[in-house]
Amino acid sequence: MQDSHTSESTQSNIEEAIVSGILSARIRPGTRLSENQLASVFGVSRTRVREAMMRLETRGIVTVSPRRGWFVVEPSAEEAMTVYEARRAIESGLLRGMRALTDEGRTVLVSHLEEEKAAMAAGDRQRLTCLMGDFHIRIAELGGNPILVDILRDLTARTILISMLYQSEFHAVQSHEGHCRIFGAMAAGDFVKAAELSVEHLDEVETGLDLTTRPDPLSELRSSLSLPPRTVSSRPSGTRKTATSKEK
Amino acid sequence: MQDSHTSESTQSNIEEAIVSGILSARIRPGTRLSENQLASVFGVSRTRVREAMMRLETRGIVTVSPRRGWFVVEPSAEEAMTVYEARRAIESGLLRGMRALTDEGRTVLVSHLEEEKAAMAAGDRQRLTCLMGDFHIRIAELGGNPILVDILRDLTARTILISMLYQSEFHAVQSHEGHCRIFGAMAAGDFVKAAELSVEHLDEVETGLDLTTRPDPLSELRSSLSLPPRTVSSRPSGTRKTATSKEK
DNA sequence: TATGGCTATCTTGCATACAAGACGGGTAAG
DNA sequence: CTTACCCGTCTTGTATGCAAGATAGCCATA
Repeated sequence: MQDSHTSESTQSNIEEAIVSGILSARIRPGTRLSENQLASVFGVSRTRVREAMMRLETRGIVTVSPRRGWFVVEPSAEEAMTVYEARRAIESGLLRGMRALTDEGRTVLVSHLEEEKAAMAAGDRQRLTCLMGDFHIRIAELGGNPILVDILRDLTARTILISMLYQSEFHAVQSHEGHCRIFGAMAAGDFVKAAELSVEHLDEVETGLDLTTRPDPLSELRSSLSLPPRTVSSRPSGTRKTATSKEK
Repeated sequence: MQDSHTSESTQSNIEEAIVSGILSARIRPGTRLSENQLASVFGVSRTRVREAMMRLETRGIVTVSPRRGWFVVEPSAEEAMTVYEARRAIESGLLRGMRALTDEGRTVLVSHLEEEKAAMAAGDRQRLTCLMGDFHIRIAELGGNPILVDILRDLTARTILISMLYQSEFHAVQSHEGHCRIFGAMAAGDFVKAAELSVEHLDEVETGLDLTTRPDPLSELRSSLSLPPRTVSSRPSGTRKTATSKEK
């Protein structure tokens, strides 16, 4: 709501402005991000825009098509599954390792769930998308581990892009109930249960996607030509296979 | 062994060369990374070096001290605990979600454990450090989720930096046995057990650190001046608090 | 009409130039 | 001897310029 302030505060908000735009479902997957445009919007030179892009690229949020442009990632169906799998692993591990819920934490979650309910009542789908992702980030924040928070924030951003691509209808009620159940287990101090519920919940959301609709209509063509079906990684370039111990 | 090839293959190996150097314990925490030096070593201009640095910064591997230089991170004791906590969460979540061990996977792990044993016999501490980290990356690779692999690779790099800072004596035997136990559980198909063992193992390793020795000898001074005790995050700058839903 | 090639334009890739700040050594004053 | 200050040097920060490639539209041709 308050971005696009062109000249004021010439920090490197570019990166977070974009992530924030994605987290709030204002930026769609596949959106073109022109270096020149961003540079003029933010009142800086291309250099800083490129820095932000590179950072976002290593965070798995944008991709560059050489000499064609930067684009917000459009996760393939395979990538989508990978993201959900990663989230299941991390979030369940996070919850299992949690100690207890402080009063403050309880308050945060309760008020968050209230917000969800309010948004559902208002029928504000965009806000709802945003909140549904936020719930998980909130939990991560409660865990108190900033590394996991950052990781999950980026995965949540990707998740939102995924849902913008593959989510035909929004099972908001189901998600909200899932969140309530998770909170219930946490409030009861049963974090093992919370972890299990979290996995279930993510499974449900993933199942609710229509991963058969291909946003890449060339995929079957691509595969019939036996080209690599699009590399799936959280990292861009040939980062695959970092020299691990044995160097040939 | 095969880096520092100055002119040949002017790709963007810079990033992975550094990560690889850390993973193999050849680059120590706190190492200064001069843009000019790297530029001449890799035969490129500072621009590309800076790109690599920025990427490594978002990966939590290097830090920049404004107008002073880039440095390989020196995790504080607090950060060290955060890293281990994150690894416990992720690795246990990963293992719990694993299906089964393929024959190929079994082979990979067995031969890896053989290598560990050989390195122990040879007393090659550097190689051992490298292998100890690699074991966990191998497991992640077996999981087949490239996102988790990348995350764990970076966390492993940080772990190695941590052990270079805080590990007084190397409990290689203990670690190796931990790995063997984890493998045993995996081979038996008991991934829940493997996850539990993995948590235990990481706990042991963390306990084996001497997190009281402060590589930042100013910390008590810093704290007595009530300055923030050094920000702990996987992300550098004011990335904290990405606009989540409620914008003000 | 359909097709092949050419060019104009727009994109990023990369290097370079210059500015701004940090640091260290020297020097002079106390 | 200690302290304060100044300046040269080295570092990164940022903008800009140019090159290389990609794309789209146009035109000639079959």
